[in-house]
Amino acid sequence: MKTPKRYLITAALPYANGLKHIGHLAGAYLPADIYVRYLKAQKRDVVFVCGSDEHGTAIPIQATKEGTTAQAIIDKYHPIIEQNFKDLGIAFDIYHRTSDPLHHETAAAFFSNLEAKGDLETKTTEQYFDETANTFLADRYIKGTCPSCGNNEAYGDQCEKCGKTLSPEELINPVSTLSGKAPIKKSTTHWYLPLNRHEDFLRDWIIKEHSDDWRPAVVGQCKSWIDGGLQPRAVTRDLDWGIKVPIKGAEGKVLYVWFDAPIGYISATKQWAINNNKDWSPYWNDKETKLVHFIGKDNIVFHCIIFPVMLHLNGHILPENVPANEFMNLEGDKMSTSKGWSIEMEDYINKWIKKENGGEALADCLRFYLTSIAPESKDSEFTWKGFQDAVNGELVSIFANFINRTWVLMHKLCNGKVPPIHQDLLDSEDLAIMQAVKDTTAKVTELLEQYKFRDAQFEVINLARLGNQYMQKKEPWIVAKQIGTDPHAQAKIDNCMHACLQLSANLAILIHPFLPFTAKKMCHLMKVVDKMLEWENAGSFNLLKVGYSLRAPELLFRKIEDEEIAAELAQLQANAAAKKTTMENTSNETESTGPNPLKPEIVFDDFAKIDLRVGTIIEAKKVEKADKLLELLVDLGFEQRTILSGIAMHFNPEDIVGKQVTIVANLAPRKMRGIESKGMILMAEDAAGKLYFVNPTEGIAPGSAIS
RNA sequence: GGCGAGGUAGCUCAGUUGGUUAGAGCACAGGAUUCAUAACCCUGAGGUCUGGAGUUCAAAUCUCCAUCUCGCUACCA
Repeated sequence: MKTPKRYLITAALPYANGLKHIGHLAGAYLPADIYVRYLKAQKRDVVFVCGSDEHGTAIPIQATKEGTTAQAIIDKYHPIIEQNFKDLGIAFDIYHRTSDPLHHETAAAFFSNLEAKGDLETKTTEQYFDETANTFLADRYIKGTCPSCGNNEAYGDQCEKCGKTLSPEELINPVSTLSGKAPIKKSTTHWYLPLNRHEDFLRDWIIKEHSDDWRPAVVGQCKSWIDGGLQPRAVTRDLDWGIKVPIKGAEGKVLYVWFDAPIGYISATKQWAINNNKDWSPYWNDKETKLVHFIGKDNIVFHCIIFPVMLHLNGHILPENVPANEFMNLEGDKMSTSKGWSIEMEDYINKWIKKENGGEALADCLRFYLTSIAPESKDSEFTWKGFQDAVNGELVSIFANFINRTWVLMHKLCNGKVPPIHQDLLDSEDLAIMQAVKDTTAKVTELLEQYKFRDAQFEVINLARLGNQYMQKKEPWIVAKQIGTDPHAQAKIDNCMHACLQLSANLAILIHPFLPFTAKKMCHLMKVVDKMLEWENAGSFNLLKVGYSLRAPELLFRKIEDEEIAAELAQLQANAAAKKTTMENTSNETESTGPNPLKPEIVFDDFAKIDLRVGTIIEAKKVEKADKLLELLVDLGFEQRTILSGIAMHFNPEDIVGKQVTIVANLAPRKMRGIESKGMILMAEDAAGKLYFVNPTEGIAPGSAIS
């Protein structure tokens, strides 16, 4: 494999609306950091870019929540997130931000170029508009009842209660969060990226070129998207928070956040180049640059489909690989900040690293465990017990213990100096351990090149294990007792300890990408400079000079105590319970003020237009290929008609036959799943989202009018 | 419902183009040892490879059906 001339490594831009948790860390930032540290140890030309994603509607929303401005929100979270990464040893070459003028300029120019080349289309559509606030409403600014779970606090893009992705049109009784009034539809023009034009390009690039070297989940997901047919995707929005669309007549419009965010990688590179007096251009334009995006699986479509099309159209290079990770769960459930079921990086830093008995070693402990359970091929699970086991059982017992016993013995039996090597006494064990170092180096290198960080780290730990085995066979502490009787005793000890020390130096090099703080501490113990950690030194048994005196032993890690684990588990439960109470209180509040704000007043004539009738369900069956739809045959006395209703999740078809219900009888017919629905069944819904039929208390004749 | 990825020892995961008694690490049990953070080292037990059918001399591996988990997507007047 030819070594690329230079590398550009990106990690997904964290969204600056709140703290980020360890799932994010394990998914993108940690693997990226390991890879970058390895490349740098190889003395490759590499730039590692990241930054805060600060646009999009969720930022102003969060501002409203916290009672402040959007600018204040990003100014609050950007530095916190940046510092969190630093504390955990994630060493970006630049951590930029998309609110920076350089990014605005870069993204606007990107858009203008595509627009000028005719690579974008415009389309006019109807969007929700708030007449009071005189503005179009972004998805997030529309609230309503979730059609899926009945939560009446659902946003236009997602219901936070059930997690369902929504579009504003799906919301029942949509209401503007700005004015509290029902929005109207108004037409607006937007720019679209016609992905459909580029299906062949994507198919050639992904399926033909990368189906072997990309992860199966990534290729599978892409194939699924491409085969399903790509649609033009809006790249602009009606919003005032973001990058202004650089076109006359586009006032009040900004670039859609997903369009501007990935361009953030480019502007971050530019800023890095300015800071370091370099040229950014080859990193994005020279074919000999290897571009790798580290992301979580939720980002696959953006980094493998949309952004590559943008890059392609703008003449840039394409990513060589996009090693997306799956998700990391926590103690049996999905991680969720809003549900309190997560471990924020900030929390871990405060509770473990910044404690008296903490320190950087605890940052490495987290890095170690997260890498050992990295969700590289499937979702994985973080448990506090697992964290304790991994740290105590492998990091402490195998790795750190080997270093410690080596140091202690070396001071006891070799005066704290690197002992000489006696060639004539070298035996097969000595040769085997030397070979093992070379083998492990080769394995780790290969695994890292393939983005298999979990396996690579395991190999390093395993080398420490081999070291323990080697020392056990050699038993220098026993040999020491024979110094009076065996003339070769000291020489044997020297050989063993020399090997253990050289092995320790190799372990420092190999563990460095994974546990940078630990590697540094090992350098301190060995009294060597960081330069020793360069990858080309791995495999060598000449890293420490004979006669060089080393520092006194010092523990690399402390053990994780049972009480600490119990405390974390209790804390987690408490957080979740607290959030739950908050959420319930919130929904209670909304209940007391009315679950939905009252709709605007109407006159009697408006009401009289609605023809409500009592009907009896005489047949009910599930609509095929639909999870939520029931097909009902309703008797209205004068006729029977088919009505579809999205209640399949709440009722069994056989249970509702014979029920009397209230029907909107003069509603315009509507086709769903190929079946025409002639009317609508009225349902009442309680705070818990449970549905109830609205019906007369006693059975009356079908078709009876309601007024 | 469609698509994608998974389902292998109690736990976390490997299993290359189908080929001898299915592997590793934790955890567990027994032994040995004391240089080391009750650490290390050795040995052992533990799996009808989600279920079923098929192709084959031979299936964890290929095909089909079922089932469960995760993600994307459709459906909600």
